[in-house]
Amino acid sequence: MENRVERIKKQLHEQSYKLTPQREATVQVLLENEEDHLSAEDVYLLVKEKAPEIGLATVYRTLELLNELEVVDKINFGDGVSRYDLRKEGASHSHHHLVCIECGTVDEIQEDLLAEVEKIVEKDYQFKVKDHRLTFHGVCHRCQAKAKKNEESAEAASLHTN
Amino acid sequence: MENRVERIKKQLHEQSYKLTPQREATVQVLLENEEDHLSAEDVYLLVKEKAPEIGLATVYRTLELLNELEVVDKINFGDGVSRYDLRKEGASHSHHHLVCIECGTVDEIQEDLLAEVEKIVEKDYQFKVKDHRLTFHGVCHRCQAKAKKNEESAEAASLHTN
DNA sequence: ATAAAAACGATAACCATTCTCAGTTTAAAA
DNA sequence: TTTTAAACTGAGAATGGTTATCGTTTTTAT
Repeated sequence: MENRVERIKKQLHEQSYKLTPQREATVQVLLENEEDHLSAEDVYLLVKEKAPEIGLATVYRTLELLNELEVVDKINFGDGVSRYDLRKEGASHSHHHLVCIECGTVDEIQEDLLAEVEKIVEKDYQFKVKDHRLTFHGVCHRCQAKAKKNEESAEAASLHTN
Repeated sequence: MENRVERIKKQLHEQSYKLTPQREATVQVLLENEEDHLSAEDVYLLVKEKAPEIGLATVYRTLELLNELEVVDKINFGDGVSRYDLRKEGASHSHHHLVCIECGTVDEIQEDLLAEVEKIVEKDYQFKVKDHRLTFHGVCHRCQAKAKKNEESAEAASLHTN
């Protein structure tokens, strides 16, 4: 997977964007933190560890550029900040997430769940689908387990007091 | 449908929120502009026509309150503003939208498209689904037609010049 | 009527993001 | 290589949607 960076570099070069240390460090950070849904601020702080002189504006500019190059996806969970995900190589342009309303963690779900739905939309609404986002909000298995545990210990306590 | 307002009023009263003219005017505006995906600013300007003395902060406060009461849904299309949709009565808590990347209009699509997908998610990921959002980004039928028309006239022009 | 609690309008504060600008770096041409 | 123009950068100001503050007004219960 080491040539993933190389491929991104090549892509920049082909479109006559310059290969700066700041951009390289940013890509590096994104690669090292896949699945983490980093905000621009997050990326900024992480890049600063490698390249302390970098400015926040440059991080924003680089993320915007990578988004246009379709290297990262800019996504929004409605919490007031944009998050930037490295796109899986060869992956279609989709976003399927499970957002836990208890602990806030965001998990991914498999692609292709929506192929059928997409067909229906294209046909019934004459809408040419280029991209989609599907986000489920609910309670993840970890929080369900936690809640169950709390319930049980509350029950035990109630037995003692009664 | 006139008692829709009444029901919302009742709901406010039951939860001991006060029934102020500002809140009433805001609900009225939302009812008169369903399907429009109004931003807070939009609502503010429309309410101002009925009640010119209202403040922007009050509109935000009211929309926030209505969102908590599950009367409106606060949604985000990634364009930097939150939009507020009156929830259909009896409708499940879902958001299905078609966002046109050409003209920016947002259309609704029918509910129930995802019942099957939701089941899979609950089973395979042990994730208790409370809500979901599905947004397709693409080109609406209007813009498809417009593009086709432009193409044709360009062709005609090219025939003349050649 | 009166007092406590809620709600209000105006506007300041906040905060994520974008813009500006003067100085620096890059990469292609000389 | 050196040169040069365009691209890129960091710092911080500006922007814009949203939230917080505060003194005043309105509502509801006593």
